Amino acid sequence: MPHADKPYQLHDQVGFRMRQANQRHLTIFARYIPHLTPMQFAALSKLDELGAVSQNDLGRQTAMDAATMKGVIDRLARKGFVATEADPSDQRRLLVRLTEAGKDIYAAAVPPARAITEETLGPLTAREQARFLQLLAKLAL
Amino acid sequence: MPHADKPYQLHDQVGFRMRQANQRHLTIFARYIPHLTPMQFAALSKLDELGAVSQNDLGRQTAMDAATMKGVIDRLARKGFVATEADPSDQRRLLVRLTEAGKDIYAAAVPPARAITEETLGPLTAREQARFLQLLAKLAL
DNA sequence: ATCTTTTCATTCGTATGCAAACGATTTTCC
DNA sequence: GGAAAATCGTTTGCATACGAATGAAAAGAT
Repeated sequence: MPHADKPYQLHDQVGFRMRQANQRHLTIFARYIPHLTPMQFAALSKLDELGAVSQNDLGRQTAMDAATMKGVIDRLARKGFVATEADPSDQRRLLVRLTEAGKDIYAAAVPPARAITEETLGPLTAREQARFLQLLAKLAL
Repeated sequence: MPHADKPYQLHDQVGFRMRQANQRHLTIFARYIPHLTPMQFAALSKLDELGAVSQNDLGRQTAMDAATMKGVIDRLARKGFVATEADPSDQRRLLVRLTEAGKDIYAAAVPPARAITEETLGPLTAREQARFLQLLAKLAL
């Protein structure tokens, strides 16, 4: 006799639940930092940490596709938060760096960003939060 | 004396890790079910479960915005997997239901979908998998 | 030193994802 | 029953996402 086939319930699948958890996170993000998208913030954060990097490199650091990265950088440049220049040592590379305005915006966004993380994990106890982050790390790319 | 400010590390934030875990999941999904997107599959799954539902209702069931849902349904209709009709009892509503082709495609997609869930959670032990799903449920919308 | 392979940035096409505004309908409430 | 509020589907605009193709430049191999 075959095992009773468990019904396939969309709501119980990892993918669906991860999507919902992420949706909630994005809503919280938009409330704390309305003027930046999560991707724009991620780019600013890495640029602040690394200084001048090539566009593709920044994409790798922030887990963004090259095509996606270009769009993000274009929009950040339009807002005046980043500046680009050709890499003298490699004519293919486009170096990206923070402007002064970009540094200021990022510095001002870090405290709200901490609050976003805190509120996103709010439904969990401290122990659960730590465990969740550990499990996520195992499931990351 | 103020507490030593922990540096803000993008890679340690929930949002960033959730995004990466989700990226990996989407890659796995595309490998197992190349002809359907996760959203299209979710819509088919709910339609299979619920029968005929209004477009907005389906959006709620699958955690999709009304504008997003319309796009998904349009594409599924174009492929011949769903059919739409006006709701006789409410002229505003657009009833959506699976076609025969839609039912077949969905039925054929369920086994790979189970494999997707399994592979996505693969890096975790059975105990960790259960815990992860529980924690996700607490963080869902 | 040339030939091959990579890498880099860009572009195109398709698919989410959501806010906001819209007209058309229902529902609600007095 | 009629005005006000809510719901439904649609459209527009903006911002990811990513595969695939392209041209230019650099790296590697022989």
